[in-house]
Amino acid sequence: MSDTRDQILDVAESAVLDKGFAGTTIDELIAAVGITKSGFFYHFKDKSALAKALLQRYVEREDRLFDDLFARADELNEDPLHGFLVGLKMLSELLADLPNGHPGCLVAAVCYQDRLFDREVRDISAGAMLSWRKRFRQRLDIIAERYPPRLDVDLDDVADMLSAIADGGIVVSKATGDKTVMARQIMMYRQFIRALFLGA
Amino acid sequence: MSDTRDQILDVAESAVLDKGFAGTTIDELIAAVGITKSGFFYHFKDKSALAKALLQRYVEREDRLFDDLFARADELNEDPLHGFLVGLKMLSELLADLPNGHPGCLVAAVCYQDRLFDREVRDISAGAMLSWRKRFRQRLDIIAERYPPRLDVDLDDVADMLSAIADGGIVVSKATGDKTVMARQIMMYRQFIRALFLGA
DNA sequence: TGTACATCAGTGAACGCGCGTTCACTGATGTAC
DNA sequence: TGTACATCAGTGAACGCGCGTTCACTGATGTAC
Repeated sequence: MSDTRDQILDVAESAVLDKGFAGTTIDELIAAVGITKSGFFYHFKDKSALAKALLQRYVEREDRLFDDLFARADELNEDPLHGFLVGLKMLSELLADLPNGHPGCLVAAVCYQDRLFDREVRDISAGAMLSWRKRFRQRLDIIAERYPPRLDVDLDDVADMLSAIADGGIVVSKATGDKTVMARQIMMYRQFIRALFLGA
Repeated sequence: MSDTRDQILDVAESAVLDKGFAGTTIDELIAAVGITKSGFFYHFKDKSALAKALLQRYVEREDRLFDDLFARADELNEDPLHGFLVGLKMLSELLADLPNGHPGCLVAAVCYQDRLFDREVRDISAGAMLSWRKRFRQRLDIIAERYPPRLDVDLDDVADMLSAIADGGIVVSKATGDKTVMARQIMMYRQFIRALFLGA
């Protein structure tokens, strides 16, 4: 819980998102935080312990974000479909308000460098992705009870589609340099959900 | 055009997709190809020349794939919408037939490590992403003339959505280890296109 | 209340290996005349 | 047709720096009695 440890994680997260894990050196992290190299190794037994801590923290934060956001959306709304639509709108607005765009998804970064990490790290990111599938699938099941789907789709695929659109939106945003793309893609997903349960 | 050069690029592409650019060493590439280190530097003046060549080749191949695939789809079909839908189906089947799933998108890999590269490399990947937007936007414009969209959307966003779904599908596939995800996500996009232009 | 000891959050110096890069050289093939 | 030269596709050895990691140590704070 030391504040130095969190500083290391903060600096490391943005460095890994910009340069990859192997491209991020311990020297640059300690220079940014203002400690010595031994200080780093006091907090993390080796570099891969940093990877694990980074990913764990990221996934927990993301889960809390989703919990809070959809809880707030549901407070405004009794209906499960409209709660979901409001939550997606809020998510899109939250992303649109980020001045530099979304900094990137650590799970995506890890999956493009997964041979660098041990089983434990890869399991965290697989688990996170599957938990998001489950989370949204549950929501979609509740919606589908009240609003029979108008299209022939597997609801697991619809759930995954949100992760895919979000991660893909980040990639398109980053690659083009157009920071607005991700927020707009979330709104595209929202349109799809509307069409799926309410018709065009 | 030497075949050694292409072998280096082949080995490097899969290594970069698995371990990132900084995590890929010249030593491992030459070991796999069976040349000496100096042989590598005969073909590439330095490591970042490799990055540039890798990305250039990747983007050209991807462009050719799209050209061929949608040309074939249009041969079977007069109508621009149905040609697009057939092309998406063919793309999804092509992906479903990949025994190990999609190996990954170099443009996505680069955008998660872009501080490692010079302007030139980043411009190639930005250009590629924008060219895909343009390519699909043109197709969507033609479709929209005949089939007025049923939903209120920007067609640039719909075009970007294919890149986003594809790149995001790869991430979800890789992270979960479920190789079928990407093909299924392309079919989700196809459903969205149907709903958009034909209604639910 | 004072003393002994333990823990926390680091420091400082050293190590050695792996990495990208350079440089002088080479043997096989192609081209000019 | 033979010889001189150029180019292609590499080899082999060396270099030096940056990287992750280790180890013995330290000063400040907390806890037991």
